This record gives sequence, C-alpha cells and structure tokens, in this order.
Amino acid sequence: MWWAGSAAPMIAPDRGRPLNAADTRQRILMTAMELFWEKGYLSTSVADILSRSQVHSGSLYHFFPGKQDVLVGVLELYRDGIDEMLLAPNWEGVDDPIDKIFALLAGYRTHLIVTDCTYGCPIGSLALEIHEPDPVVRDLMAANFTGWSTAIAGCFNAAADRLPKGADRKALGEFVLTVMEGAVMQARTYRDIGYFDRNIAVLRDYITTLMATAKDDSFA
Amino acid sequence: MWWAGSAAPMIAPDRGRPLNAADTRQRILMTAMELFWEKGYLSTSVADILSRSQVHSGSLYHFFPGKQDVLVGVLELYRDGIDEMLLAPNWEGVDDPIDKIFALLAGYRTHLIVTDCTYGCPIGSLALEIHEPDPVVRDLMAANFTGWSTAIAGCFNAAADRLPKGADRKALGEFVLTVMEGAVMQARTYRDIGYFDRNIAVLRDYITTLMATAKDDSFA
DNA sequence: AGATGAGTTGATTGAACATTCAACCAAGCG
DNA sequence: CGCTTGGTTGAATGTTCAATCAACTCATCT
Repeated sequence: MWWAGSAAPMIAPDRGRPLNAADTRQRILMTAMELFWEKGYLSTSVADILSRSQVHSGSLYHFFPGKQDVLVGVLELYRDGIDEMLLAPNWEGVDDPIDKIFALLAGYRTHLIVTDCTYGCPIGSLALEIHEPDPVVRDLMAANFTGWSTAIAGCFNAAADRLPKGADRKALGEFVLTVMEGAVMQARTYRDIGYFDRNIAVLRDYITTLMATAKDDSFA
Repeated sequence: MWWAGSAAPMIAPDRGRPLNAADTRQRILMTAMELFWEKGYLSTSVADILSRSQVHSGSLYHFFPGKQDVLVGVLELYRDGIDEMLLAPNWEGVDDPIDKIFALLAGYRTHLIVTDCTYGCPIGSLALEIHEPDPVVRDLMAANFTGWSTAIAGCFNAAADRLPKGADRKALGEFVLTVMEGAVMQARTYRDIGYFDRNIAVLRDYITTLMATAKDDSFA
C-alpha cells in the first residue's frame, strides 16, 4: 500500500536473542517432520511450521532457502536416522533375521493402531503426493526406500541358508517394502487394520513356503 | 474496491448459450480426471480445470458446489467404469483367470512405460495425498479399491481348483492390489521400471508356488 | 406472448500462501 | 571501544487460490 512507509517499526520489545546456534534449525526440522507426517507436504503451510515450532519466518528463511529445502532436510533426517529411529527400536531383543522382518512390520501395525489407522509411511505418502518432484527430493525419497529394502535384504541374506538357492534376496527386500506400503495404504483408506493384517499374513505364507521349499531342495 | 460498482457490464458479447445440457458437466469431469492423474488433487487448481476444459467458473460452480465435489464425481466415474475402462481393455483375448491377473498388471506396466515412469495408479495417489479425507471421498476411494481387488479375487475363484483348498482368495485379491500399488510406487520414485518388474516377478513366483502346492495336495 | 428457470459469463472477493526485508540484537575479535 | 558476523523479528508483499454473484441467454412451457 502507498501508506506502508509510514507504518514504521515502533517499539521493538525483545528482539534478537540468538540463544543457542543450530537449535532453531533442529526445531524447525522436527516440527516439519511431524507436520509432513500428519498432514502431508502440500497441506502443511510454512505458517503451520512457524506457529508450532515457535520460530519466526525470518529465522526459518535464514536456515532454509525455501519450503522445499525444509523437506530436503526432513528426508535427510529420515535417511540418516533409519538405524537408530526405525530399525533399532523394532529389533530390540529380536535375533532371528526372519523374525526381524515381521517385527519391523509389527512396528508399522502399532503405528496404525495408535493413530486409528489414519497415518502411514511418511516416505510413501510423500512419494505419491509430490507428482513432479525436484530431482534432489526424488533422489532422497529413493534413498529412503533403498535404505529400507536393503535392511530387509540384509535379513534375507542372514537367513540365506533357509531360502532356496537361487532366491533373489534384493528383490525380496523390495517386495517386503512393496507389501508394507500397499498394506498401509489399504488399512489407511479403509480405516481398518484387517486389511493390513491379511496382507501381512499372505506375505508370511509366502516366506514360509519359500523356506519350506528350500528345505525340500536340500533333500533332493 | 470502492470503485467496483462503476465497472458495470459493458457489451455482453456472446453470452449464455446452454448448448447441450450435461455436456459441460462431463467435460469438467473428464478434464479433472486427467489433471488429478497428472498433477494430483491438491496441486490441481480450479483454474487449471477451467482453462483446460474451456468452462467458466460460474458454470463449474453451477454443477458442483465446490472442488471436492468434482473429486467425488471423478471417483464415481472410476468406480462405475472399472469394467469398461480398466478390466475389459486389458482382458481382451485373455481367458485363463490367472493370466488375467498378470494381464491387468501388464496394463499398469504399459502405463508406466509410456509415461516414463512418472504416473501411477490414480486412486492410490489420491489415497495417500489426501490425509484427512471427507468420509464421502474416503468411502469412494475404498469402493474403488474394493472393486479392483474383488475383480482379482474373482479370477482366483475361477481358478479355485488350481489353488490350495484353504486359500483365502479374497485376501489374495487384496494382496495383488497391494503389490501393484507398492510396485508402481517404487517404479515411479526410482523412475525405473525394473522395480515394478522385480516385484511382479516375485508375485508370480508366489502364485506359481501356490498352484504347485495345490497340485501336490491333490496327490496326498 | 410472456414467464420460467436451467445454464452461462467473467470480473470480483477475501483468505491463504510462500517469501522478503529493513531493522535489530548479542557475542567475539582486534 | 568499534566492527563484523550469525541470528532474530514481524510487518509487508505480491501472488494464487476457491468461491461468489449480478447480469445475462435461450429453450421450453403455459
């Protein structure tokens, strides 16, 4: 407006307290992680992040060139934290590699239960939500998928002696990711955990059959 | 603005030609279907729909109370058109029920190929994109999933004699949907059809194994 | 002929949006 | 002490968005 110049800064009550360095950056990323998970990337406004994290817009734009760069930060956090944040908590006290696979899936089941089947895999949601992703974003989503399915493939490798000789264990890791994502998608859409459970049951049947086949092979 | 009243209608060049009734409604829905598929629901603006369909905002809001009602119309179109639009084209000349399953999956593969692995299942994308869907929208997405997996379950039913006696064929239908959605999600994220193919190969292995098991059973 | 109402027009509205910026602050250093 | 540097503040900006509406047209019915 033409009168904008007259609305000069007035009191400046308690500005500028750079308390502790990259604390703000971390708070922004944690808040954004929460919000992207709850509402998705597109439905989360910068104002949402600002109000929940108690950070002011200038501070956010001091650390991140734009909203997408916040997303990049969140995806890096997921990628770098897969072991401590996802695998370790679900694999506590679980030794058998095949049990580990289903323990991880049980973790997703728990998340569905406590959120009344409303939330899902944050990476999967982002992957389908953003239709024309920036290459940086797309690569990070792919890296997250790779981290996940590689971990499962590692379980299959650790149980290689119980699987058929020619089994493509990398493909099996990708398959478990596929089933998890599809099962979560259906449970979420129907708001019914039964869809998740039945899908996992079929997967379990397949892996059981696979191991039974391997046993037969060893006799042949 | 205060001067708005003075900007009165001037010439009214060629207004009001209600050419052919619900033609406009159909054009809106078809355009919206395209756009939601290409860019998703949230990233498609009403203005996008208007400009591509050559319809004016007033006309759109004459037929639909709001943007979400356009989505409802599109989802109804998908639900009601699953046979003619999806199944029939993919099952032309395919008789064997198990072949039908993989013919349908091959259809999704073709779509991925011709779009350079950028597009995916329109329902799956919507399901993960809209985090807090209106019950009407959610029910319609669920109905679309049910239509899909029921069709596959029908294939398994038609091939029931080749499957193990106790096989849960409804659950198998849901499982095939799960694998399709997960496989499309990965192919799209990696921009690599290999992720789709490997997932379908594993699914084929499972179903083959299932049928082999059934054959063994009959000897027992 | 006159009235009716389904359908059309596009400028307009107000909210929400991502982003900017001039002013400001405090710690550390020379 | 003065100056730089990294951080903070929040009002302002310009755009985009879904939605509105008074004015208008024309086929159909009475």
